[in-house]
Amino acid sequence: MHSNIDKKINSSLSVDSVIFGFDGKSLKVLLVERTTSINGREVKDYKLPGRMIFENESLDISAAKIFHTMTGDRIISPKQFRIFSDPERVSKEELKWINKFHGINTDRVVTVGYYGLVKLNMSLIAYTREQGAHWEQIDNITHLAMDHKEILRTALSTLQRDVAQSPIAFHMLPKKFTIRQLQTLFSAILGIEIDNRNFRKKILNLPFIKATGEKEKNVKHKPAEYYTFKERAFKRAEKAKQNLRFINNWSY
Amino acid sequence: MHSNIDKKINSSLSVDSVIFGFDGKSLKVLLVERTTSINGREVKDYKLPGRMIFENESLDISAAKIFHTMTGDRIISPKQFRIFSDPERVSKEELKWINKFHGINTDRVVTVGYYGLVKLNMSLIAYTREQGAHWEQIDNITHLAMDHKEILRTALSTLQRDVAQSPIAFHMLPKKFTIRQLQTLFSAILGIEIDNRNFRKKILNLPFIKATGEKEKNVKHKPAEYYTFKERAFKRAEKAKQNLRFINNWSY
DNA sequence: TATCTTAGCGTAAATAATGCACTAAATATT
DNA sequence: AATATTTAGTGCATTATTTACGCTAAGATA
Repeated sequence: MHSNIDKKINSSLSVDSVIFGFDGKSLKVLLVERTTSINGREVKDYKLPGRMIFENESLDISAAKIFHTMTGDRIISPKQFRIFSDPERVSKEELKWINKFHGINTDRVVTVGYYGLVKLNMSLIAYTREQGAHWEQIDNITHLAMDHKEILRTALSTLQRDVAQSPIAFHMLPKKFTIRQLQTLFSAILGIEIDNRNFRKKILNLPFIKATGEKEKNVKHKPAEYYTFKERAFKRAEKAKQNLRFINNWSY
Repeated sequence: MHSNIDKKINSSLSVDSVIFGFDGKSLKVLLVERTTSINGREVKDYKLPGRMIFENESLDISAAKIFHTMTGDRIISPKQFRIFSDPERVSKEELKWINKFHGINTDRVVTVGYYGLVKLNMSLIAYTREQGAHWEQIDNITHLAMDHKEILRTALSTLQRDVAQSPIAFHMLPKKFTIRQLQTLFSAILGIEIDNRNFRKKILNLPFIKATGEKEKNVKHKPAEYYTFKERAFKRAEKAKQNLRFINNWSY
């Protein structure tokens, strides 16, 4: 139970991060490879990036460090979404792996899930590749190490809720984006089809989405205009409104 | 760092519970008294009910136990809403109190916040009084022990969001309630005024709120009719709907 | 019978959501 | 130069929801 470095590492608490990105088509998540030895044979699978916390750091800081390590300075403040504390959440085998990997000796690890959104551009892809991580399309993930599949599932449904609650989706798009990109992103996150005309109408009516006047270049079709999200204007709009609509959300 | 009972208690993790109730007028929360000795003098203040977790229990179970202890079997499954993990979240003085109170010896406790909703009736009030706890009106709370005020604040804003998202508010009302009670409850939780006519119209249109035919008795005014929330009908309605409204919520 | 108190109803106007089909602007192909 | 291909972008009519607002109804009490 007592590791010899327990003055530093808190051996019962870890942080796992679900880092979402959008490649223009579908929603992706950052995974790292893990090698376990089962019956003497080496087996590879994937896990979410994570780490144990130190005694003198908060979970938010710990999560921020993961984000920093994995994505450089492309940090969007990660958000805590749930703790996974089932004493049986990892098998005995996997616990051995954890203890070995982190140099600890515990028989239980409670983990805290964070998710964050990043702009998945060339530069980030190159960077994450250097960290030994890769971006996997969410629909394609059938299995992850430990209970990470469940952590991912929970992160996604939290994201689906949050994205409808506040304008965080923009963090996954370039500063200047087309309405079509935004629509595709919403479709990908929520897993629903969205009518383009109605979506445009809605978005363009929002006081905090502004046309830049710039257009796409070198595309083999009518170039789309770029828009930006105006933080200030959003904050202003946010204060102004209040209605009974809360009850409508019950029918989600 | 090592307590002699660390095979049982996980000395770095606790659970604190925010238990909300509604007395017909305002939103209340369950508090327990705490006695600390500062400079040799005994000082009393209030805190949220909480406990350390045991090594072999999940946080959900631990929270459920608090609920059970404090409210008997009047349990509505408590919901985890955030971890408070700032290494400085409790002062050195307060840490001493925690160590003494729980019989542990640690220099850091991370706590997990849960909130839950109960029906605040005579029977519950009597029960909680036996547990040495009391119900305090939220607006009246200016200070709580440790960082419990912040935990309470966070719980409340989570509740405000959740109550708009799913029909959990009914857990704070008797099985049979009047529309006016429901309205007052929403007002109290959200801290807003609600137009009675529009509220009624909205509520009565919902397919999962049914009139019972029964009315209030012994009231010195026109008796209101009692309604109930129909879980099944809600589940059915929930599946049926999907729209673009998600973006409107941005203007909250 | 009047008064007090809270329940409960209705309607018009404004705003938002939905469903649906065509035109516009660029590149690529012939 | 004409045509094809591809995605951007627009309009309108219908329906649903929200908002604002003032009066009547039913019981208890004096």
